[in-house]
Amino acid sequence: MPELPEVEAITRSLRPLVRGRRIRCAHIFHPIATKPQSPAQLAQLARGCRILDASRRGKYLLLPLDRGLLEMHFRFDGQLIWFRSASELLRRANQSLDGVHVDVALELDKGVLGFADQRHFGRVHYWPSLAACPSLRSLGPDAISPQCTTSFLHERLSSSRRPLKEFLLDQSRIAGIGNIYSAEALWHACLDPRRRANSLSRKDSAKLHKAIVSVLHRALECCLHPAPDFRDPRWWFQGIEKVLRAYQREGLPCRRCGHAIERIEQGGRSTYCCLHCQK
DNA sequence: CGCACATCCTGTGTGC
DNA sequence: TGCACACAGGATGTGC
Repeated sequence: MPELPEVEAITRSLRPLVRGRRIRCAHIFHPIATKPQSPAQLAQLARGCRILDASRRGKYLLLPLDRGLLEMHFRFDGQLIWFRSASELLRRANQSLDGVHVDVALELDKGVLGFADQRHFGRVHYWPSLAACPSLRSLGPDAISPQCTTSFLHERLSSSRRPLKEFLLDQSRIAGIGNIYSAEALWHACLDPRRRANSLSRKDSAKLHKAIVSVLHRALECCLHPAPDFRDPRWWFQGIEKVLRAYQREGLPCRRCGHAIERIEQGGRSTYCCLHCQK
C-alpha cells in the first residue's frame, strides 16, 4: 500500500521518464479510474499537454502540465507500468491470459505511462490548477516537509481528542502517513496508539515527531533500493518487512521488550503494537 | 466543526 | 479438493 515513502520513490523514478514529454492522447480502458470525473473529459483536457514535472503531496502523485495537472492516487494496489510504445501497450495490456491490467494509459511522444489497478480503488484525475484540486486543498502539510516541525505537530495534537493512531491517519492534519507507518512511528516513539492526541506532553510530541521522520526516511531508503522499475509489471516494493517492528507482527516478540505484539482494532482497521512498552 | 460509520472493489485467506 | 464467504485497505460522503 503506497504511503509517503513508496509514492516518493515512484515519483523519483518517474520524473526522468515523463519530464518535458507531451501527452499525445489518453486511453481510458476502465472508466471507474477517473470517477467521479468523466473519462472523455479527462482525455480531452489532457490531450496535447506537456508534462512539466512529477511531484508528490502526501500520498498523491502529481503531474503538473503546461495546462492544468493530473493527480493520481494508488490506494492499495495501484501501480505504474511503462510501455515503450502504443503497440506494446495494446499487445500486453488487458489481454485475456497474463495481460497487464491497465485502467488508464497516457500515450506520450516517447513511451506510454500506464496506471494499473485491478481492484479499481485507485484514481486518476485532471484539474485545471493546483488550487482547483479538492483533495490537495484539504491536505495537511507533508509529514517530511520542513513545515511539519515538532511545535507544529504538538499544536495539532493538542487540538484533537482522537486516539493517536486515528490522528496520524487523518490526512488533513499531516499528510502521507498510512496504516503501516502510523503503527511503526508509534512503536518507535513508545506511545500507546489508543492514547488521546491531546494527552501528549511536549516531550512526547517531540518523540513522536522524531519517530515519524526517521520511520519515513528509513522506509524511503528501502523503497529506493531497488528503485521502482515500471518496465516490469510484476515489480513491487520489497524488503520493507525487514524494517517493520510492529506492523503485521502479531504474536511475534517485541524487539524492545520481548512481549508479544498485539493486533487491536481502531476505527475499523488493524493497529499493531506492544501494549507492554508503548505507554 | 468534529467524529463515527458505510461505501467502493476484488484477490487472498479461512473454514467447512 | 472445492466451494462459500469474510476480510483488508484509503478516501469520501452522509448523518449525528
